[in-house]
Amino acid sequence: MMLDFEDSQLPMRIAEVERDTGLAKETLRVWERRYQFPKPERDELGERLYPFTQVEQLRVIRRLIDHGFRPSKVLGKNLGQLHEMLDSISQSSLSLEQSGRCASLLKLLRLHRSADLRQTLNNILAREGLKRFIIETVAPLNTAVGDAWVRGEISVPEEHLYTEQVQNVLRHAIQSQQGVDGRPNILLTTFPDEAHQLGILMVEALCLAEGANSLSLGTRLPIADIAKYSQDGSFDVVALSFSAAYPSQNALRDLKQFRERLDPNIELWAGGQALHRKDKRLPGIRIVSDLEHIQLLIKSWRDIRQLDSSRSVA
Amino acid sequence: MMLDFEDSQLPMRIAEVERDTGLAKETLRVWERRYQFPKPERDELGERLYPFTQVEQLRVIRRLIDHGFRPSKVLGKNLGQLHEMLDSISQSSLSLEQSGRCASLLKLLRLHRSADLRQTLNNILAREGLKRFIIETVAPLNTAVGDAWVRGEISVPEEHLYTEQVQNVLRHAIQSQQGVDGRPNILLTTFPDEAHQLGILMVEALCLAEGANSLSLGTRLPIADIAKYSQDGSFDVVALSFSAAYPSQNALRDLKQFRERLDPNIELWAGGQALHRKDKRLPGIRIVSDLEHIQLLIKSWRDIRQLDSSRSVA
DNA sequence: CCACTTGTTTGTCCTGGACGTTTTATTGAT
DNA sequence: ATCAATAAAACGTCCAGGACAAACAAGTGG
Repeated sequence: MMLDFEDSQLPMRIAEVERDTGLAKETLRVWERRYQFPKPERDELGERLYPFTQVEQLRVIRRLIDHGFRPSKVLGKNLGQLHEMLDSISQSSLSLEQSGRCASLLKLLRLHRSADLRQTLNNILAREGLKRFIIETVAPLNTAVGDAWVRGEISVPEEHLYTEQVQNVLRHAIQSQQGVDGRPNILLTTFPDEAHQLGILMVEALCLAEGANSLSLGTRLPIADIAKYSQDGSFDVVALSFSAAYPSQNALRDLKQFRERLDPNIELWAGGQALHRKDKRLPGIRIVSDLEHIQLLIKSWRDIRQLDSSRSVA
Repeated sequence: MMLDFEDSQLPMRIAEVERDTGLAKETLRVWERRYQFPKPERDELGERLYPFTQVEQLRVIRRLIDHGFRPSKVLGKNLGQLHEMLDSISQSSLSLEQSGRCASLLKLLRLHRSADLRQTLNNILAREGLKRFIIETVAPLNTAVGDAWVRGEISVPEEHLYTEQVQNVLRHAIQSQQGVDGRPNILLTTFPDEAHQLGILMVEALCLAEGANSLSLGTRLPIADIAKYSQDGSFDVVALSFSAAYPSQNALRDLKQFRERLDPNIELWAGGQALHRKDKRLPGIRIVSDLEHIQLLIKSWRDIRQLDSSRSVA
């Protein structure tokens, strides 16, 4: 029986690499010029063709840079060294139960057992309630899936399947919680360069679980529009999410700039991986260090206004 | 009292225009070279700054090109002429009731009455059922919102609000329908260049309503992965969605190419605005002309296999 | 130990050219 | 006149190589 080469991954054009890795074409070219990596082959026209292994390596590099490494520190290294660096950033402080649960859910993902995956997620949600479900299961799973993906342990469709299923579960919960209309009124969204959905979805659900009225406008909202919409809609809080892919320096800069544009009566909350451990005291901006922090923020907002909602959880 | 200039829309850099209009930076530059439009100002460094009016015009141009106009036909025209052309493509064959309903929902959107919007959508869904809700309300609303956006009648946050709310409603419905596991097993996704979510979401819900087992992998899935995943997961059908932004010529070419990669035992269905009126007979590919067509396809699939599911609707 | 200055790193933008592919126009045969 | 084949135009994407500001790191002096 002949070996089947169909699945041997074909070399990619620069536009495909951009889509796959999120690295701009300009960046890919300038890295090649400066660091001699990536070093794609050329087709008969002199156009770049990136071998699959280089694209894989670029994915790892992208992730390391997202976590704070500088290009000059990662663009010389080989794949082995890069994986060592990857290990150094995965600070999993999970309980034994949590990591076991993550592993079994990841296994369902790898086996394409979508129905079981959905069922399991729903069971956990029903057993533990929305809040614990999000904080103790969804959040760790997100990073576990991200890690597994960059290590090549799960494929793109598997990662997509995960995102879809979690979205279904969370949006189902959000839709069920509607009818809550306690304060504060929270507007949820992201800046134009931030595309990650799951973050705001988790926060939206958490806020509703706390009896606060949260509304999501999805990702990638122009800054001027955020300011305008929040003012017109008499929101009490604007909450923004920043994934690890958002350079944390930029996040702080953009937040400060946005704070000046935003109605001073509206609070500004910001959270996400990019702001982890960056809890600088910024005037008028609350950095949400982790998801559990949210309920404290809501509580303190209510205490200050003496508007303790009767709907809030005991 | 001084006039407030804060809201006068500031000129945009080329990267922002790319994000806003979906036109690649290279394309914007080459249009300027060839057609003298857009003609951005320059900052002190000679970098392009696109005035807001030109970006607005680019949005209209983008939409016209998506609907089949050629660049040379639209890049000379002024805004008035472009709007005339826009009118010529909006072929709204809606019933009086439908257009009235669209109008009132759009009004809720413009007034930022998110709670009422959600409530109204839920009421319609409860009254008419999932199938009619999607076909007679969501689908027309999608195009109405798109039209209103390009005309400047609704803003970006309003359009995002719409998308979020519809997603919540549809995913809630999808999650509720789970437990169905009739045939055919349908895998839903899009090609890598296609980012529109709502299309597959509507189809996913519709298929479930017909008692078929549909699973979405979201948008932008690499072609090789679609073929592999569908084979491994013993799917009967792969269904792909193509928005108006997908050049229809490309859609047909990519479909043909994909058909050869895909397991011959798996059917290939394709639909969406890009394929409207393009119902060429392609071997091994079923073009889904509109949403109502789906139930017929499912029925005919079952007839052929004599697998009429007991769960199918009367 | 902190504020400030200097040098290096890094991403984005620029120009102008080129080529393959798709679309349109033209030609010729039935 | 209809249709197929061919030539011409239109169009998007890629390339090279240079430039500059902003972010960052390192060194300096209080």
